[in-house]
Amino acid sequence: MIDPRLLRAEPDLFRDSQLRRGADNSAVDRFLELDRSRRTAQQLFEEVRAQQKQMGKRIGPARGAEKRGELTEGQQAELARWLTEAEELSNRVKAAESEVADLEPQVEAAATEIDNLVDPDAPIGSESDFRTLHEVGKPRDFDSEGFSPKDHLELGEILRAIDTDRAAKVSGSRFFYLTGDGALLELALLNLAMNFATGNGFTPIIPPALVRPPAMAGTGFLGQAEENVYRLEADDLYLVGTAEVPLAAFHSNEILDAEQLPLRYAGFSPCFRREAGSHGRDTRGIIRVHQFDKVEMFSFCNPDEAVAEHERLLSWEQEFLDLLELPYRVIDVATGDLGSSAARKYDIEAWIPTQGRYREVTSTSNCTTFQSRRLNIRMRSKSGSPHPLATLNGTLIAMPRVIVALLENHQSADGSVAIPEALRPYLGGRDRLLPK
RNA sequence: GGAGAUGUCGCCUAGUCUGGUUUAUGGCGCCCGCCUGCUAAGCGGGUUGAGGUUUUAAGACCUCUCGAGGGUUCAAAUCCCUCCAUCUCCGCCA
Repeated sequence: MIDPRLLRAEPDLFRDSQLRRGADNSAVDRFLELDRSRRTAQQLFEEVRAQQKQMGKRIGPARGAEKRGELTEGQQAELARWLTEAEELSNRVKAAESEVADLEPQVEAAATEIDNLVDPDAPIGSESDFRTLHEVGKPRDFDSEGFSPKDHLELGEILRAIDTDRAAKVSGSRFFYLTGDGALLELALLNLAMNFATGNGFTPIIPPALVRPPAMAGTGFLGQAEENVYRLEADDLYLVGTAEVPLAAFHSNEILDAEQLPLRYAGFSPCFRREAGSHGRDTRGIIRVHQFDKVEMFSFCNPDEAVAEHERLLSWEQEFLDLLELPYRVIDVATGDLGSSAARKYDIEAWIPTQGRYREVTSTSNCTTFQSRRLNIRMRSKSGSPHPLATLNGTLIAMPRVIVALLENHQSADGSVAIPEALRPYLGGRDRLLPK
C-alpha cells in the first residue's frame, strides 16, 4: 500500500515510478479522483451523523423523564417532534454512510493497483536490464581438469541423494525426495544457516506454513502472483510460497517500539509454489519445484535505516555463499522485474556448470513502508505518533538450488562431491559425499 | 468433534441482565507540572488508535474505534446473527 497522503501531495512521484516499472499509471489519477469523492462523501456523513448524535442527546434524557412521568404536555409534544426529526436524520445518515461504503472499496482497489515507489538508484528496464554489481569466485574450468561435469540430478542419483522418479510416482512432476546423504545435506545446511543467522543477531523462527487471506494479501501475493499460490478451498487457507509471509504478518496490527528496531528474524519453513506458467522450464532436477525448504531473513526497521539494512542483508547472503565456496554474481534487479512491493531488489546467482550460466539462488528486497502499511505494522518513538516502518527480506538459503550448486560445483570425475569446510562439522566431519 | 465460559482505549477493571441522563468507570503503569535538603509520599493535569475540517503555528473542532463483520432501533459496549481468538471439561489424536 502506497502512502495516500504523499500521493495526494506529489502524484508525479507515483506516475513516474509506475513508468519506470513499465507499468500502467492510470490508477494514480483514478485514485486521486475517487479519493476526492470519498472524502466529500465522508464529510457529508460526518456532518449528518453529528446532528444525529446531538439529537440523541436531547431524546435520551427526555425519554427518561417520560418514563418517570415528569413530562408536561408541551414537552411531550416536543419529544414527538424530535423523534420524527431523528427518524429523518437517521435516513440521511444511512444514505450518506452507504455512499461512503460504496466508494471505499473503489478507492482501495485503485490504491492497491499502485506499486511501491521504486528506488531512484534501481536500474531502469525489464528483466534483462539488470546491473551486475559483483562477481565473486571463478567458475571451474572442467575442460582443463579433463572431465565434463555431470548435472545435479545425475550426481544426486549416483550419490543416492535425490530421487525424482519416485517423487513423480507419489506426488507428480516437480517434486523430489532427498534420501540418505541428500537428506543429511539439507539438515546440515539448515543448521549451518541457523547458526549463522543467530550468530548475526537473528531470532530463529519456525512459522506456520498455512496462513489466512489477510497475511497473503498483506504481503502482496494475492495480486499478479496469485496464480502461483496454493489455496485450500475447504478451509480458506493458503500454503505460503515463502516464510516471508508468516514473518511479515508476525507483527501485523502491532505498534513496535522504535528503540527495539531493527527486529531481525530467520524463518525456516517449507515453501509451496504452483509454478503456473512455467511449463517446460527447468523440468529436469530440482531447480524448479512445487515444494522446498528455505531459511528466510526478515527485518523490521526504521525507514531511515532501510537502505543500509538492505546492504546488510545482501552482505549476509554473500557471506553465507562464501562459506559454501560457491562462485556467484550479484545483480541489481531492474525496475520492471521488482514485483509490486519492492523498491529495490538484489539477486544473487550461483554459477551452474552444466548450464554454463548463473542461476538465482537468493534474493533480497527492500519493501520500504509498502508492506507495513498493508499489514498495519507501525513503530513509535519516545515522542510522537506511530509511523509505518520498513520491512526487508532476504533468502539465507533455498535448499534445492543450493544443493544443485553444491553438487555441480564441488563434484569430482568419479561422481563424489567435496564438502565445503564450513559444512563438515554438520556432516560428521566428512569431507566428501561418496557414490553409493 | 461435543458442552460451557470469556473478549472493554499498555495492564487490570466498572458498565452488558433492564439500550438513551457515559465526553466508556476506577486503579496500576507511564508522561508533564506543583510541592518537598534528596528519594519516596502527596497534589493537579495528561495518557487507544485511525480519518478529516480548520489555523502561519501551537492548537481547536468533528467522525469512526468496546475481538471482527453484519442486523434491529430515532438511538447499540449493551439486543440479535455470523465469524475469529482464548480458557475449562469431555472425546479423539502425532
